[in-house]
Amino acid sequence: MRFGRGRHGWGHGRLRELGYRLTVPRQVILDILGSAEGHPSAEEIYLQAHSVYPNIGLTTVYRTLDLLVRMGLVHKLDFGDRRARYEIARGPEDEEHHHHIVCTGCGKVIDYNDFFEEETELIKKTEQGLAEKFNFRVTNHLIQFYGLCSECQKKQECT
Amino acid sequence: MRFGRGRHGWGHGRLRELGYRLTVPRQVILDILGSAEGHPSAEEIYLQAHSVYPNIGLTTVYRTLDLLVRMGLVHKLDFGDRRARYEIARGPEDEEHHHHIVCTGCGKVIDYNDFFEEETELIKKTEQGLAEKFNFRVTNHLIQFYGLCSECQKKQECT
DNA sequence: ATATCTGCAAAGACTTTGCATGAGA
DNA sequence: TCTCATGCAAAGTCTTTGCAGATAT
Repeated sequence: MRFGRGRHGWGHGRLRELGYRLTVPRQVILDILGSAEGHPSAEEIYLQAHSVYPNIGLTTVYRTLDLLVRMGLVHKLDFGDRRARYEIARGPEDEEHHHHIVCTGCGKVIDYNDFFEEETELIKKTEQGLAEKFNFRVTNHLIQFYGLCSECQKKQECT
Repeated sequence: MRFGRGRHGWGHGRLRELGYRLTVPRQVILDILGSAEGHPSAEEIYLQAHSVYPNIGLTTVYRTLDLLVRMGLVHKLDFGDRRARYEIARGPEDEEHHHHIVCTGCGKVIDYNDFFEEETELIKKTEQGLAEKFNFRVTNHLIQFYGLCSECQKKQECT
């Protein structure tokens, strides 16, 4: 089945390179992730995909996401709301690389990409140090801050 | 019911301070966490607790852990094996404060507490910066590295 | 042509909820 | 005493698995 011009979107080539088939469901999911704003859950991705390609099943969404995560094209996120969330992977060198602040009051997540020098410094030293000390090869890292957003701070004051 | 001398262990006072009752299940769970070596899951805690106090239910373990996490006495961890893990909370000032490296090959978790200066630097700047930029009050942070342990590196080479 | 991939239904794993009983202060 | 906590059973939620049919190359 042919499907729009999705054949040329983000990440489509990489699948082929690694010997995976470029199917319609995969194209749809890749396109959704490539243009997603926030951090969609599997179900949210499924709903979006379903509106474009109603035949898709939730199972396929899970399987495709799993594949993309294993390929390193997508990051699987955990904000403590007991459902996995996903976003396209951007390495530390990418301009859009960012981290997340999670509000423990309302669950809101804010992306930020400041404090780059300190972060890079920490990561570099840590990767090197862990390699020497434990012979551990670091491939990825997670830096996340938790706290209260301005609205939840106000709410708390009134209690 | 009286139970050993558990009444005086780690964190027992804090419960009272906050108006919660000091019950036997809570004492048992606190003691287990206070002397735990690794990062036990709810079920592992339940099994240990059960061997000391066979009457305890898994529900109570979940409820108590949830309470302790909300009180800030315990950290809830996620290593991607889709079950929550727990450890007593140690702030950045604590000598035993540490982070985790997770092997994506075998799931092994190593604790480390090096690279303190860089980490402190990053955290300080980030907390301050997020407060200014988003009016966000940081209360906690998560720094975690992923990669391959030395054994899994060897396995991969042979593939 | 044929090894992969998909969708459905069902199962699985961890966690939470409802409710009557029991225990702490 | 009287509210809070517990334990059991049942339900809930997200995710994975089995399998026959469909699809990409």
